[in-house]
Amino acid sequence: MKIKCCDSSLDENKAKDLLSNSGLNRTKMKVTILLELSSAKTPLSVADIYQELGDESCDKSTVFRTINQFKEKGLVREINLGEDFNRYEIINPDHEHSHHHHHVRCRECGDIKLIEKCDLSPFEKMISKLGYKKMEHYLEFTGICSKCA
Amino acid sequence: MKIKCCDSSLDENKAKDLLSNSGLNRTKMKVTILLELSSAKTPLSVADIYQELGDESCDKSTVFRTINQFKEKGLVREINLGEDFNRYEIINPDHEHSHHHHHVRCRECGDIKLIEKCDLSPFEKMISKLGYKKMEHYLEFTGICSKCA
DNA sequence: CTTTATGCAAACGATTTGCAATCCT
DNA sequence: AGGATTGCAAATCGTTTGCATAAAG
Repeated sequence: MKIKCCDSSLDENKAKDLLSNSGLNRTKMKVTILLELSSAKTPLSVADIYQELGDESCDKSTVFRTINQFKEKGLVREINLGEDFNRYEIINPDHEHSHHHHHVRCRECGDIKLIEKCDLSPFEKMISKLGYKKMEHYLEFTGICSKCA
Repeated sequence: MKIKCCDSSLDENKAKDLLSNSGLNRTKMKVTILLELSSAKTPLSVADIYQELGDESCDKSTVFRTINQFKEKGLVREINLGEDFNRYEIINPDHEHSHHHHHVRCRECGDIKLIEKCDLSPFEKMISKLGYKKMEHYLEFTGICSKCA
């Protein structure tokens, strides 16, 4: 059977495995935060994560520390959508599509949508000719969505 | 592919005209800051601007307020290169090339280079189909430059 | 038991704001 | 004169850090 390609949800056991495989401790907070990230439909800010923890709450600094560890281990990607804070998105190795994509954010209502397609290889080839290695790119769109237009 | 070191320099009179045409007062600080931006080879942070003011110095909050007015009037473009602060770049109507371009930033030494070529129309067409209007995009590259490799 | 994680409070850096004094038109 | 601008200090906001205690391996 097929797995929906945009659903990168984890269950608790998979989350714990991911943590162990990344060399992180399987603490309650790390599992909780990882699950929250995995079920999010759009990239989350630390504030988003923090305020949706409910009864599994913790200090905001713990969210920051946890997210930073996830980032170092490559479990999440940090992105900036022109807001004055960062957002984080899970990188789930089980799902090709979660590896690289972009976003469109409505400048009016703030709604965020994902864009899967991305081919910037011509750009990267050009830049490689200048001697750059380990290229990465960052591409985001904004516009006014149909509801707000 | 071209790396461009664009010369969008203004002189004092042109700067004053630009301000007037934008409906801003021609104060000493506005002229000074606009000139500094116009002669910069890379996008500047507020801290960059502030510390290079020399004898024309002012309070940092004035730099922020001025930059924000420039931004509202479309005289500068705000960009984020993955640092924890924003940078600003003059948009000089006299120079085609200053209207739209991108950057490569070395993740090791922080050096920034400009890239002129940009054709993301296929992306924007795709997104327009989703009903978005007034599309804008934001594209930046990072890598390890030849000196640091 | 030794290391890592967490809570709490304080520290920080970038950016914003209130207010009184000063500049621009 | 009257609104816009600036300096200064204080306030915000996102993020980081030091330290003492609790949890993980």
